Amino acid sequence: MTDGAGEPAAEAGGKLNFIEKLVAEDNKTGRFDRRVHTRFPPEPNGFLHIGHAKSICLNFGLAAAHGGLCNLRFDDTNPTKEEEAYVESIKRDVRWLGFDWDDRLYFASDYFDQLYEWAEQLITAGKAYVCDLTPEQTREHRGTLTEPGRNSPFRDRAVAENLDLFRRMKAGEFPDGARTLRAKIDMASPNLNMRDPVMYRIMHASHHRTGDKWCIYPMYDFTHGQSDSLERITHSICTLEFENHRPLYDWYIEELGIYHPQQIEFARLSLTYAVMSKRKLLRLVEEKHVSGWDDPRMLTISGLRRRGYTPEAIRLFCDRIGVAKFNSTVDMGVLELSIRDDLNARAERRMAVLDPLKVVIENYPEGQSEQLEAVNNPGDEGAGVRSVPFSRELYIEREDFMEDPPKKFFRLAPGREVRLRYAYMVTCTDVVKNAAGEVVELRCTYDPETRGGSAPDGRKVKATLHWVSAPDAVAAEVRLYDHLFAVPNPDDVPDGGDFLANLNPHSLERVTGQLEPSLAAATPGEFFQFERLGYFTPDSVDSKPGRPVFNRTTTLRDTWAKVQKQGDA
RNA sequence: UGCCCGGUGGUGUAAUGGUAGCACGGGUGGCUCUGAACCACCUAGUCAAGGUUCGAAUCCUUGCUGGGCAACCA
Repeated sequence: MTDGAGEPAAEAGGKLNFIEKLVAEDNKTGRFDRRVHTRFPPEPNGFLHIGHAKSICLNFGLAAAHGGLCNLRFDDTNPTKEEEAYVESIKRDVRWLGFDWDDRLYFASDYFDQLYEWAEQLITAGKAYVCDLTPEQTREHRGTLTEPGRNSPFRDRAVAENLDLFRRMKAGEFPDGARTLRAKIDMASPNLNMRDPVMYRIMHASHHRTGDKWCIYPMYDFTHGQSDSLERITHSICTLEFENHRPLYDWYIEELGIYHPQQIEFARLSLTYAVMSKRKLLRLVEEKHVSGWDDPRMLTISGLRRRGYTPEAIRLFCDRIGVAKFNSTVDMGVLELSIRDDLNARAERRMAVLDPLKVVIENYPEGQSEQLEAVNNPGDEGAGVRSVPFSRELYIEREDFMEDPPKKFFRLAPGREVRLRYAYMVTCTDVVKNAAGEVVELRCTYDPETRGGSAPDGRKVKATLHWVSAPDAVAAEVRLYDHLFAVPNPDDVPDGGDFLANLNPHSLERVTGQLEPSLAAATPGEFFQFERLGYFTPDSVDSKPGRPVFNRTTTLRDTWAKVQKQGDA
């Protein structure tokens, strides 16, 4: 475990969520010999996203908080959907988040032999039978939500026949779908999961780990609990949709007479302006609404990483949102606040102008330039200082000037004096426009007495602007990201509509920024605050040495934007 | 129309029969060489109705309401 990755919710002020309370209670009563052993059990059929991070932090965090262990176990019981590549990406993402499973990397497929034995055990005990019904017939016999099901005509086969048939299923004598092994429970159960659930199905498919050894594969329900049991898991934490499966989880374990972990369910994460289901993420990728699983607008772990999120920020977020059984939707602002909080403390400051407006300092000698000292991080003296060049021609942000400013606009305007950060106070003396009447250049004068940014006479200005020296500036592509969806709930669509209709057409805007020279050397993995703009990181895919492409991780909080909005309203 | 699980300010989350608190958001000020950060104050809530109790967010009943379940997916 790295730097506190597993500490219990520090921000929660010691308040425990309902799972932590259950675990604490079990520790008190000695139910599991005061052990805490959890597991994170992804299916290797897709990329991890922020919702998985919640589960990862919960499982690994719970174990760490109690001096316990957390396994990484791949739930790979369906060879037609799972791939080795996903295994690797999942391992990388969990590790990147700051968690370590040591040597406890497991696969449900490691247990196929044991599972098979257990299946024969249940057959022998008269608790399981081979069923010849087709998938359609099986469905018909299952009944509905309000009507009980009907027994399969094969339900009362003799043990010997069941054993023989099951062995022949394993031996590959039957085609896909021809037969199943089913648990003999209760076709009239109000819980559909208990209506003689399928334990094994025939699939002549090659498995990413077991190859062609098997042509029958166990179902999730006949695998998960026993895997937990084999690994001596104490608390098997999963999401709410498995609540109805818990009786079946318990049934298999009790009938098998093996060690019995406790399944606990919690609500999965939803975020505003985002979709989380694997199916929808897959569509975004396949239909090319994003550049891939690691598109910086995707809330996949790899997308967030590329966007500039840090593991610390994601863990902080997971602490803040809590854990409960209520299906809730967390405000995207909470995620953004988490990365701001982390980066505010750690990111070095730089100056960059994303929408340049040229400024000429008329009383600054032509051809002259000088180096000024700028602080790297006002909150961290250890971050040191750097030099930035200043000259007669500069760029400032276009929106930092208004020819006819409203009352609450503090920035540059004709005749007004502002400070250029770490440089001089300047006064706008003239506005140059093109034929279309657009402002193309500002003429200013500077006060040489204000070098460094403060005036000897003690006079104040209401605004400090960021700037870049024009002849020294480095041009770079900067990608400004916004929410992928334009509305808080993308699934809120009119009848027959589609969540894609809610895509935000402005989720990516590419601009050419003018950056202070030191930024030319920036490399992926570094993050910066561009002063007054936001947090930025070099893109890990498209940056070239000496020519970084920047991704905007998130903006700074923008009170001025709020004031403007109020003015509009 | 069956079964299971939920419902606390706008949002998320605490309070296990004893003062409804915290965070985010929103608002107002302060500070400031980032309209950032930081600081202070304010805002706003127990789904409803009965019942038990000296006392109910908490226990009981009923209703309302949200989610899940009818893959040989996980």
